[in-house]
Amino acid sequence: MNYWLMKSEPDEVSIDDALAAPKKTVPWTGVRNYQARNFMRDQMRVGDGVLFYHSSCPEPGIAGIAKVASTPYPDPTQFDRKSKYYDAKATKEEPRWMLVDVQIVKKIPLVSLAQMRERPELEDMLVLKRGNRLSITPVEPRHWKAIEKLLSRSG
DNA sequence: GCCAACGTTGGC
DNA sequence: GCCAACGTTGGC
Repeated sequence: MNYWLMKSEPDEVSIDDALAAPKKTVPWTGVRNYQARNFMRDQMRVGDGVLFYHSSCPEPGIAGIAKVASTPYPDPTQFDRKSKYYDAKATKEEPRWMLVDVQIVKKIPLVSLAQMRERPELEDMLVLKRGNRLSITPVEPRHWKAIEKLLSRSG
């Protein structure tokens, strides 16, 4: 089993939006970066752990624990002319963008970016690396465990 | 709003 | 294939 961190802008899909969705599950639409797509398409497995991260907002940080809830399938927004994620070069026969469904396991007290930066054991998480802009990054098991430990400590 | 970092595009 | 210009991300 692998672990991932997935960024969502709460203005678009927040942890509360995802919790309110049927089966607490949302399709991870709108990824338009090949590296991030490839993680979903090639490496994610149903049941993988996901850190649900809020980005581009007043309080960036990890807002929930989730899991991969589907195998990859084409992102429907790439075919939707009205969507800002529409991609004229994608066809149903040859879709360009693949996604997975993500199911919330639990909402957590926000582990803010600032808090994450304070923890030496999280120092080399990819998401904290300078200049990192990838919206999906793999998370090492030791980092996952360190975050679980932080959560159990805070209750 | 600023700006560093980095991905993408397109001319050559 | 190179690389400058441009666009986007995302924290601050």
